[in-house]
Amino acid sequence: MKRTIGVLAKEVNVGIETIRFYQQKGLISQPVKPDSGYRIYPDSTVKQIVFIKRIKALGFTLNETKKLLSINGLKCHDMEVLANDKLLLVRKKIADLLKLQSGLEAVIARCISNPDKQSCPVIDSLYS
Amino acid sequence: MKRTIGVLAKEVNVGIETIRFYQQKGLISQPVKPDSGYRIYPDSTVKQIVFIKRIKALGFTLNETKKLLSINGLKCHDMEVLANDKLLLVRKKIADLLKLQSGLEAVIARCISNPDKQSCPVIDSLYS
DNA sequence: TGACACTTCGTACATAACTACTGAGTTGAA
DNA sequence: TTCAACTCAGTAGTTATGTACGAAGTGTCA
Repeated sequence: MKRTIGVLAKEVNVGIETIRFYQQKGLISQPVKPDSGYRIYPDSTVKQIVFIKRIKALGFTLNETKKLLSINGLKCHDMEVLANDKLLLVRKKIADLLKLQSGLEAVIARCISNPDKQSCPVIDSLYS
Repeated sequence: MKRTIGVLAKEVNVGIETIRFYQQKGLISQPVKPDSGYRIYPDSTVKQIVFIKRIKALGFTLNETKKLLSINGLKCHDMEVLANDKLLLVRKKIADLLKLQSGLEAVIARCISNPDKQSCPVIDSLYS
């Protein structure tokens, strides 16, 4: 079976529109269109998309992924720097979310221990 | 000093545009415009915006905040349910980010221990 | 009263990563 | 050969939270 865009989409488990979107962003190349007919995608496109999915799973954006792909002969040091920057951001996000978690837990605790079920001390205190 | 929109914005430390945006979304009310002149904002608007900021700080979206504001006579139980839902989401996000953190740390570790500084095993392995 | 800062209203732009839609043209299978 | 399913290309819409801009009107201070 020829690997047209729909076949490719199923193979790598993304939508057709996503493939077009990646092409439009310059993340993957588009095969030449035969004089009349549908484009046929090579194995390399499959690899490219799988790569993008994996990089994305590490928390990189498509723009960052694009940069990564554009560095040819990317060195370990480059990758390490990028990963380190991202790691700092991830840690910051985790810290923020932990604070959020505490705040929410406090809200819930206050609501649970509130004897007056008709009002809400949380809302009231937020208003003052 | 009359509390025009610019004065209000400084008082609650948000942009003028943010106030307009909240009005447009129906989160806060807009004072009647005098026949000719500038709108003057009452104390209640200050309270409303401060409330929104605090709710936002707990991780609620503006849409959720709007719903919260629209329930009049909001009961503690309602708030507790909302906070609980949000807490579950926050915990899920934290778990996801912790995974991301591990992945990035692994990448960095592999790069550091790579003797060949010209290639990158991470990139290579993502491609295969 | 002149200058300049401020307000109003509406609309468009920004980000990220898609998703949806339209109106053609093409392919494969019965 | 016909017909459903698929593809192409381009554009517009989605979510969330604002930001930016422009033109015209208003307020205030010297």
